[in-house]
Amino acid sequence: MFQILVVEDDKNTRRLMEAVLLSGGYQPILAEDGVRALKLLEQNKVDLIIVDIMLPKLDGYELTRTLRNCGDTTPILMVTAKETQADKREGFLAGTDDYMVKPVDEEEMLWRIAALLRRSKIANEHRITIGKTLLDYDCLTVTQEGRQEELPKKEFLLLFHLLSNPNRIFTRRQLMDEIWDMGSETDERTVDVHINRLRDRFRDNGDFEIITVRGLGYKAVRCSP
Amino acid sequence: MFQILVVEDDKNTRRLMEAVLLSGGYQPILAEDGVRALKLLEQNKVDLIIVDIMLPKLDGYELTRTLRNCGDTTPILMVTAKETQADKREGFLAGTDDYMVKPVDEEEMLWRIAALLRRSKIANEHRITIGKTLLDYDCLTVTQEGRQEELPKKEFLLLFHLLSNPNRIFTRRQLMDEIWDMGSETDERTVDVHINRLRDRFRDNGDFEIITVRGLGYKAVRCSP
DNA sequence: TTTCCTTGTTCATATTCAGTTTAAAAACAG
DNA sequence: CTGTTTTTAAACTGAATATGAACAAGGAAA
Repeated sequence: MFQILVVEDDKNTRRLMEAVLLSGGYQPILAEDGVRALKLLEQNKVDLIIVDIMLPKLDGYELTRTLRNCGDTTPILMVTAKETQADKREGFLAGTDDYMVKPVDEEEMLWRIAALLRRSKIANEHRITIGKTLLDYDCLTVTQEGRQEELPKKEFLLLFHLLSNPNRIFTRRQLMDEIWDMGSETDERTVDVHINRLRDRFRDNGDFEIITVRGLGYKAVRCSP
Repeated sequence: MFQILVVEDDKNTRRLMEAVLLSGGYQPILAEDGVRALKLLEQNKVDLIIVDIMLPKLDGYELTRTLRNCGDTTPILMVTAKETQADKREGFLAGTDDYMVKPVDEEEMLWRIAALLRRSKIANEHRITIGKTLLDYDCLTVTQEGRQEELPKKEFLLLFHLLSNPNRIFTRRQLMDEIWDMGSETDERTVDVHINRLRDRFRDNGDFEIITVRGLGYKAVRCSP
């Protein structure tokens, strides 16, 4: 669901990272050097980058600087054996958001990842609770007062996406890019139809409402009790 | 200049923090307990909070949780002697952004502060605060003293544009080119009507006012308190 | 296989409301 | 006082959206 790029040359560490991220509910993407990382960044929607410093071809500092110079603001977490203050200094100056010294506590790494994602406004929950309504991403289900109901995939994803950033307005284009495929050719009216079905389904829900923002798109808002 | 609130009960540490922050070019505000911190937060525009955990009255965890539950997203850095993983865990769960164990390296603290401020600036570049009024570009909403209101697109854009350059005079032509399409053929009187609606809406706002500059156009000015 | 049902998409029509226009009243400058 | 600019209220209009229904593509069951 949230894609995290790991840039790390040591194969064992890479494997370990992969396992930790999976256990935290993230989707890892692996790169063995900085150049490969840049290529993968172009091809994927990456929500966070974990980068080692000592890397072949393009080291962690340079990779970070390159990205920041291009205006890329993806959160970066440096995880490295280089532990001197001079190393940290160079890391932060390059533009990293956080810096952990190996060997890292795996749990702490997950907390820090969660904090970074939260801050960069990317929600990272598998479940959303709004009043008496509970959305479960893993089951595609909505539970209201004990009643559990499974929604069609697109409908669920649409609702989940809207509710994970309440009040924020999403254009039809943005929603299509997120829920359908990037650059999907399908008619934007399709979004309307799905929204309409969601409204039907949750007409007297009482916890949230999907609001039309004319000329822009849709947003979900919590209902005042 | 960035204002940083330091919540710390030990007087010597507080003094030290103050000196370090000043040397880093920040404006420190000092609080000796959590309750005092909440009061100071109301009275000041605070860009970042450094919080100790063991505090009289309201501890660091509770302070953090309180703020986050109110929707406050000010970056928080916990600086504390509590070094177990369980402590860190509780800190991150409460909603802190970073966690440093005392005794901290002063330079590293400044780098981490800079990283947090950099990120929160990225997140907030779509917002304008004028007194108690907050404009959110992503939501097209204006919040005044807790009351959130959604504006029609053109109205919002017009207000946002005026307020992002306070005191600057914009001709109707300029505004049309920015908010309507470049070289739009629509009547310039349309701007007047929208301005008028904005004035209606924010008649007794107290934070800003839209002023007519006869023969030229309009400008937004902050009200003197 | 065929049938039936669920899901996703498209289309046609009805409806709505943001944005525009209009026009009269008010404010202003000379 | 006079001509010009701005304010204000109200009516209008069309593009944007809602909605119902039909269609297509797959999967499950018979």
